[in-house]
Amino acid sequence: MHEEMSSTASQTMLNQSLFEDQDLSSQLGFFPIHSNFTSFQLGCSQSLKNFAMLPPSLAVDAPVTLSESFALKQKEEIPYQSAGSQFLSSQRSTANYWAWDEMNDTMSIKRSGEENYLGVSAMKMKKIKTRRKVREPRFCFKTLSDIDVLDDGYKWRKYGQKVVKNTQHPRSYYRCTQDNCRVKKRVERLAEDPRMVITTYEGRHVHSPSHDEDDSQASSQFSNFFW
DNA sequence: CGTGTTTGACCAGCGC
DNA sequence: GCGCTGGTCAAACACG
Repeated sequence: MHEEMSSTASQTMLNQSLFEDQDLSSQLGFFPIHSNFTSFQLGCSQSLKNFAMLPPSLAVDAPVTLSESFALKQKEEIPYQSAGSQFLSSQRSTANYWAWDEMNDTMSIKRSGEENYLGVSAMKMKKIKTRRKVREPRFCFKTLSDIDVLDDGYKWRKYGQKVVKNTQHPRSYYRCTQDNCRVKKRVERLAEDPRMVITTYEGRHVHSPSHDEDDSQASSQFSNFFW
């Protein structure tokens, strides 16, 4: 079930996606994905959307402990590579995705009809909720790539660059070029491992990805569904 | 000429 | 209040 995954995985590795708790990145397994545009976009859209699908009360606050809780749960109940493979194979089957279960307040992996319960309780998470001021939902993921700005299907305009403390690589700031869309993203290289690109998204797109021409296969419908 | 990037200046939040 | 830091602005510039 995972053979197709491992065989097609290339240099681009999408590591876990979580809000902004980068310190926890080492706790999650790697999610290998294809380096071509479509695959990246799908993997990206799904993982991002999954978190965006959290109840608003959680999504806007993104307490660190929520990420931690989720990471640990994932570790316990689904093996690293297995989780990654299942998740990514959804690119083809279109039946695999993380989902927030409104009825049961749980995070799940739905897969072709069956469902793997991750056991993250919303009630538990609500307790964790902190009093930080409300802001746009954020998530970040780590990618092993030579390219700084990965093509995620949206058009971005760079509006700033900053050298952050204790890093030798500058952080770049991008804004979605679409009118009325206030989504931003930050791109920087990991200080400890410059081969890794940290991409942080903030906010939600109010439109579909802007494909240039090759709007083929399931990419657009997937993106629309999740994003 | 339109669009996107670069980059120094500016601003706001935070800790001391 | 002051200094540090991250984030944003906007004028200048580059490019097709």
